[in-house]
Amino acid sequence: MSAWSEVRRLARLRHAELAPATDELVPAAVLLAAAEEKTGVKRIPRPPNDVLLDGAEAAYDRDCRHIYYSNATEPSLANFHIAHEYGHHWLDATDTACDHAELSVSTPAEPGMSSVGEADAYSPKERAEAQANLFAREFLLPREKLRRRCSRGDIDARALATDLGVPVDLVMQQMADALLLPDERDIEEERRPEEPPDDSQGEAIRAPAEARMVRAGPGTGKTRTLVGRVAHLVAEGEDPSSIVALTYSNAAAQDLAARIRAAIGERATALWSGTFHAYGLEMLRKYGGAIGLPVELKHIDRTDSLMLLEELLPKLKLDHYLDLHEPLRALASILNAISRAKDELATPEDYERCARQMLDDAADEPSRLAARRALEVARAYAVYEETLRERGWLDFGDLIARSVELLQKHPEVRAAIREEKRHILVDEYQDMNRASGVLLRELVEPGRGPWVVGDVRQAIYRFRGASPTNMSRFPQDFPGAQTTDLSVNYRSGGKIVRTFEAFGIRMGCAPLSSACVLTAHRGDDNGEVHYELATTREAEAYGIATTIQSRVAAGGTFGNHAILGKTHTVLARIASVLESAGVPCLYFGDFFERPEIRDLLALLSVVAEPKGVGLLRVAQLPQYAIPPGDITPMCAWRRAQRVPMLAAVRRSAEIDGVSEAGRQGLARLAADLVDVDWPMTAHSFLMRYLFGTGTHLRRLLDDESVAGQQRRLAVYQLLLVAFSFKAPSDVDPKRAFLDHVRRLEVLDEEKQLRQLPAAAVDIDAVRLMTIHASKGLEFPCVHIPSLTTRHFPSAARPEPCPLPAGMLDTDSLMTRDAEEESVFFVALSRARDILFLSRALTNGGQSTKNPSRFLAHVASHLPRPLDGAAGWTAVGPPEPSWPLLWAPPLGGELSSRSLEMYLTCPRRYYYEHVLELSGSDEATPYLKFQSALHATIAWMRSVASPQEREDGLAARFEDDWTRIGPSDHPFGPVYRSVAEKMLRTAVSVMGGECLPTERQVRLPATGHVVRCRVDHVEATTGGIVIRRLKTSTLAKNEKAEPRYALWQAAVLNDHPGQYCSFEHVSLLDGERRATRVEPSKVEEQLQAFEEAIDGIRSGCFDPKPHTWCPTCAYYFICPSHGVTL
DNA sequence: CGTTTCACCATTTTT
DNA sequence: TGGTGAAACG
Repeated sequence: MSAWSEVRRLARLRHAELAPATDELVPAAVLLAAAEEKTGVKRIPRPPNDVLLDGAEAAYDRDCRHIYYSNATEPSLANFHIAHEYGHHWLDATDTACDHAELSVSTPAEPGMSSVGEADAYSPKERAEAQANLFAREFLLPREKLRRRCSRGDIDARALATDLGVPVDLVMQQMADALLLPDERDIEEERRPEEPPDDSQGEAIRAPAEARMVRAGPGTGKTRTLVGRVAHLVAEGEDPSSIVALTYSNAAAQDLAARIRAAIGERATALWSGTFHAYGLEMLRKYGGAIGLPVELKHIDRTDSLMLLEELLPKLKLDHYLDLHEPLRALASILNAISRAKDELATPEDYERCARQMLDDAADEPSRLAARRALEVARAYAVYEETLRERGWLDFGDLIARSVELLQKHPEVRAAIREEKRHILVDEYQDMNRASGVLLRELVEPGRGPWVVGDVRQAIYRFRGASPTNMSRFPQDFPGAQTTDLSVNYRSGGKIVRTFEAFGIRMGCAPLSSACVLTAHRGDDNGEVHYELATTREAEAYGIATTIQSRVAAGGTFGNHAILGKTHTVLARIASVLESAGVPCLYFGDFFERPEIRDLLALLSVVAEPKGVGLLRVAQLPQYAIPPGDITPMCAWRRAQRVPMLAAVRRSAEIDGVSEAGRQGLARLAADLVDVDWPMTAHSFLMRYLFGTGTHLRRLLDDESVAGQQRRLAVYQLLLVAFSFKAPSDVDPKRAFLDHVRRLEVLDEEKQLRQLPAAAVDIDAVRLMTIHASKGLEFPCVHIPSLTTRHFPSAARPEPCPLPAGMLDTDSLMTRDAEEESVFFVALSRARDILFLSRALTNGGQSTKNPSRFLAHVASHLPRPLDGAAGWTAVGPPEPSWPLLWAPPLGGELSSRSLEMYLTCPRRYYYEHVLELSGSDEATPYLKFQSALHATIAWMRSVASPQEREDGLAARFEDDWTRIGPSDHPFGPVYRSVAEKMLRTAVSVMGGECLPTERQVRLPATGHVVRCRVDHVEATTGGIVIRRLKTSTLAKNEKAEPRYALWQAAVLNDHPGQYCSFEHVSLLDGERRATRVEPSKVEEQLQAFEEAIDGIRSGCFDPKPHTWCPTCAYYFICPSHGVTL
C-alpha cells in the first residue's frame, strides 16, 4: 500500500507548490503551465504519427526536457496525458512512451486490492505507468479539494470536467476515491526501525552461508530475523542482486519488501523479493524460450482457467462430472483437482497412470466407480493442458511446474541462475508443498543454503498440499543443515503464551516442532484469558457485542478487537448481531445481499435485463418514490409490447394504470437513465449514475456513522469488481455483469469480497476475519467464538474430485484433525493482551455438553470449567419482521406448480403470481433441454404402438430439439447426447398403456381444486403405476414430496378402487425404485398445499433463503437482510 | 432393540 | 438440498 499512497502524497505536494494559494480546484491549463514554468519541461504537440511520439499517445524525452503529445487528442484528454508525463518526470528516471492502453484515468486507488480476477503481477513498466496515472489524477484533482467542492454544492462530474478541462471519466474516478474512501492519513514515514535482535535471532542472522532452518514460534520475530539476515548479508559485502527472498502470499511479500527497504534503503532495489509464483514467472520470462515458451508470456488466473474449461466442455466428454444444472460447478471441482495435481508436479499422464492403477486395484464397485471418476478427470486434465500449451498460456501451477521443468531439463540455465542468485531465503517454510519444494532444491547450489524460517504448528494450508513433514525432512533435503530455535515471544502476555503453548505441546505435530518452550518477554503475569458460555448462538454473538462495548466504555477502542471465525458463516452471523447492537465492524457479510449493493444491482437489472424486475426495488428509492402498485401495470405493458423494461420506463407516459406519483417518479428515473445505451459497461453505468447526477450519492454521503462509511466502501468495492470484469464481446456487458454476479455467488467466489478494502485500515471498528486470513497478524483483543464439538474441529466433507490414490504420499500429519489443530493454534496465538474464548450450548437452552475437544487441552488455563451454566443469556433486539402484504383473491383453479413455488419460497410466489412481475423464467440451456426432452416423451405417450414409437422417435426428437432445445448453445451437443440417452431409458420404462397426465383433485379441507401434471402414469397388469422421471440419479432415500401425494390422490380419484403404486425412475442411469405412499400419509402431505393456500390468503410472503437463491429471477430485489420492501 | 423421524449443519484460500 | 447423529417411537 505504501508505494501508492506515497505517489499520491507527492502529487499533492506538487499541486500545492504549483497551484495558486486557494482552496478551490484549479483548471488543468493553469496547473500544467505552472509545471512547465517550474520544471522547464516543454509541452510539444505533434501530429499523431510523428516519429517523436514513437507510436504512442504521449512521450517524455528526459534529455531534451520535452513532453510530446498528439495534437489529434481531444484537449481535456491531452491535459491528462501531459500530467501523466509530468508524473514520469517527477517519479522515474527513464524515458517513456505511453500508448493508449497505458494511459488510463481509471487505475484503481490501490491496484493491489483489486481482488477478483486480476492477476496483478506488475512488470516494472506496468507499475510505472499505473503510478503515473495515479499521480496525474491526484495532481490535477487533489482529493481534499474535490471533497470540499462536492460537500459544498452539487455533485456533477460533467460540469466539473468542463470547468477544469479534464476528462469526465477522470473526475468520476477521482470522485469515487475522494468521496467513498475514508481519509488517508498523511504520514510521511511511519515505519519504525527494527528492534535489535536477541541472542537466538542473532545466531540465526549471522549463520554461515549453509543450509539453515530457523524454527520460529508465534511472535518470536520471524520476519525481523529474516530482514536482519538480509541486512547482515549486505553488510558482509554480498551483492544485493545475489539475494532472493521468497514468500507464499502477496501480502507477506509486500510486508517483507517494505521492511527490507526500511532496513537497507536503496540497495533493496537490486534484491529480488516476492512470491514463489512471481519468481517462477520472472525465470520463465527470461529463459522460457529454452522450453519452447513464447516471448510474450500470457499468464491466466483462476477465472480464466474456468472459462477455458467451459470453452472446452464439449471436448471433455464428461459423464460423472457433468452437472446439468450448472456445468461450471463441476468444472470448478475438476479445476481444483488439476491445480492440486500441479502442486504435486503430476502431469496428465501421471494422473492417468494413477487412475488406471486404481482401477486395476479396485476390489469392489465403489472403488471401481472412484477410479472411473479419476480417469475422467485425467482426460479433462489432458485436454486442458494440451490447450494451454497450444496457446502458450501459463496457469498458476505452471509458474512453478514449468520452472522446475526448465531447471531440470537445462542444467546450463540452472547453473547460470544458481551462480547469479547465491542466497535463497524462504519465509513460512511450513507452507511448502511438493512443487515449491522441488523448485527450491533446483534453485539452491548444494552446500550454499537455503536459509528458511517457519513453524510447523502453524501449517494451516495442508489442504493444498503443504506437508509439515517438509520441515522435519530439511536435514535430509539439504545435507549439513543446521537448525536454530527462536524461543522468546515478544507479542503476547505470559498467560496467553502459556495457554497456546499448553495446546501446542499436545498437537500431533509437536514432535517435529522445537523442543524449547517459549519465554514470554512481556512477563508471566501479563495478559488475560477468558472463557464464556452462552445459551444460544445469538446469545453468544450478543455477549461478544456487550463485552466489546464495555471494554470500549472503559477506554478501549473498537479497532483493538478482532473476531476470528473458522468459517465465513460464523462471521456473517456475528457481524449482523454486532451491527444491530450498534458495534461497528469491518466485515461486509454476504456482499451481494447488502442493501446498498442490491439497490445498484436492481438499477442494472432495470437497464440491462429485458424483464427488468429490479424496477420494484428501484421504485422504493426515495428519489423516485414510485408506488409498488404501479409496477404490475408496467410489467404487463412491457410484456404485451414485447419491449425491455428500460423502454417501458422511457415511455411510461403511454402506460395505463400508473398513478400520478408513479408517473413523476418514472420520469425522474428515465431522466437519470437518459444516456444509457447497449454497449455501455456496468462500471461505466455505475460511475455515471453515481457521479453524474449525485442524487443517489448524496444519501450515501450524508451518513457519518461507521455503518455509513462501510456502505460507501461496499459501493467502492462493487465499482472495483465491475471495473475488473471483462464481458464477452457479443452481449450487453451490463447484463453479462449481472450473470457474473450470480455466478460468483453460486461458485462461492463471493467470499473473497467480504473482507474490506485496504483503504479501511484506519476506521475504528471491530475486525472480523477468518483464522486463515489472520495468519501473520496480531491484535490486542482476540475473540474466538463457536468452540463446539461439531464445529471445531469439524468433519471433513468428501472432496467432489479427490486425487487418485498413490499421487500423494500421505503421512499421519496430513489428517484433518492435525490441520484443524494448527488452525486453533494460529487463532490462540494472535492475541497480545486479551483472549476471549466462547461457545454456545445448543439451541433452546437445555445444556448439552458440546465443548470443542481442543478446549480440554487448555482447560487448566481457563477461568471456569468447560461445562456449566451459561453466563450469556441475553439476545439483542429481534430482527424486524416482514410487513404483511395484501392478500390477493385466489383464482378458481390453482396449479400444483405455483403452490409448490409458494412452499419453496413464499416471496418468490409473491413476485411471480401476485405482482406478476414476469411471465416465465429465463431459459437456461438446462431448462431448454428439459422442455425438449419432455416434449418428445409426451409424444411417445401419445403413440400407442411400440413399433411406431421406435420408428418415429429420432425424427420427432430432432424436431423438438431444434424447435425448443438448446441447439444453438455451445453446450448443445453435450446436452443432446444426454437427452438421447434419457429417451432410450424412457422407452425401456414404458411398458403398459399410457394414461393422461393432466389431472386435478379437490383438496379435502378447503375444497380448492388443484391442477397438476404427473410425470408419467401407466395402466399395467398389476394396476396403475405413477412414475416420477428424474433427470438426475436417485438419492439414497428419495424424499416424499407433497406433489407425489397430490398425483396419487388425483389418480386414485379418477380410477377409484384400483391398486396404485409409485416408482422413482432415473432417466440418467435407468435405476428404478418403487416407493409406497400410505393413504394416511397422502392426506398428511396434502396438508402442505392447504397451508400454502392459507398463507397466500392471509398475505404471508416472507422470503425463505436457499442456496439456490442466486439463480432466482428476483435475486437482486429480494430483501433477505431485514430491509422492508 | 430396530426403525423412523427430527434437528442440525453445511470449510479454510493462495498464486 | 442431503448426510449425519441423536432422540423418539413401536
